[in-house]
Amino acid sequence: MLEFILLGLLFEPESGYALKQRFAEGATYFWDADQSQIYRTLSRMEDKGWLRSRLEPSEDGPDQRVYARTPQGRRAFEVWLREDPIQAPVRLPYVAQLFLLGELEDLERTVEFLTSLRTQLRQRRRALEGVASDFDVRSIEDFHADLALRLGLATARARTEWCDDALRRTRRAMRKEPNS
Amino acid sequence: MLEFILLGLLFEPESGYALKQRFAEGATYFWDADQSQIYRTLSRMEDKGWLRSRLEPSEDGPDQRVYARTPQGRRAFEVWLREDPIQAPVRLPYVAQLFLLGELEDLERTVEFLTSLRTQLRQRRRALEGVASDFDVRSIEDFHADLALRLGLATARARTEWCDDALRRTRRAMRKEPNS
DNA sequence: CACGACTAAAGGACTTGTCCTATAGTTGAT
DNA sequence: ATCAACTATAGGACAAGTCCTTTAGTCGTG
Repeated sequence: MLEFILLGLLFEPESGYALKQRFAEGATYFWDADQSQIYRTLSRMEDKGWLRSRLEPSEDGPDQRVYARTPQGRRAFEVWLREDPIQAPVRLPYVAQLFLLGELEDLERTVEFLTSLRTQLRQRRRALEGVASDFDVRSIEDFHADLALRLGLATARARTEWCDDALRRTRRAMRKEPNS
Repeated sequence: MLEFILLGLLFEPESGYALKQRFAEGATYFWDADQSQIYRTLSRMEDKGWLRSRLEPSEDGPDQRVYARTPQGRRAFEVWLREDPIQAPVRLPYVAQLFLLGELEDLERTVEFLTSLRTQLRQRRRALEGVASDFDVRSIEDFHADLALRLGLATARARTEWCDDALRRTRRAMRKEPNS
């Protein structure tokens, strides 16, 4: 997966370091990758013939290894782009925690948990709203980035609202069964 | 992560096989695990002293290795439950595809992609709505399961709505720039 | 010129997750 | 009796991801 995302981000040649920044900036709402994983993946992709690299002097630091897509790389990327929408297995540890929190029989703790989650979800939502606010759709690439961002936002909003509702429900349940 | 989820699901003793079923049934909306990974994880947890197992004759098949939590297992589980809400790195391959689809400069393909995605999202939504419809909150465990399910539903609904909107936007963009 | 912050790459060691295959008992239908 | 489908466990091989450390150049500040 990461290979194809890197291929996509390499619409213009860049170094591993710069690619890592790009994840940190914009792409975190659909994927993220460790620095060392990025370097390793890039070098593997070069072995495969999807990329070629050259060392270049940097403007503000040591030499960079700048990667560029080869025609094979571009082809592999397009094949991937034309696949059906790919679903990753759902992995929501905090939902697992919440689900299993029933075993503590302690609604106080559930309230505490949801309150903390509320802060996290709001932070994420605000971060996305920040990106969205200074976003101006000018190209077809921007158009797609905007769609992706809107999904992130819609998800973040739905979840913050869910969290508020969950807190209300838990408090209501506590009033009914103050013993638990 | 999986270790703690398994600890949680083992509120009563069960076999690896049965645990795998439970993922397939209800827990898929926050986690899933491969059969062989479950077996390996269970046996590792037994080595750690979090579980103990015994071979038991099964009602409908060969002997089962039934795992039960030890007191240490229960303690480790509670410590995990009391951690702050744990966020996993976001991993949405289809959003990555959509984001990068701009590079094809082909809105027809984007429409095709979103149409296919729409079907997937609706399927997932219907599946969750199915679980939700025959769900009756009787215990504190049910209450938490219900909260978790509601998050799944809220997310699924937000995403199907987003998808419909994204399709409208793309069609609108096509009318404006029918050349791309 | 010393030092901290940043730029830049990369490897070791390990954990987690996936795919596939092997093994074998049980049950029900033909 | 045989065969398919299901129950049940488990290992090999590998891919993906994480955490930590090393190395080294550059830039600005005191």
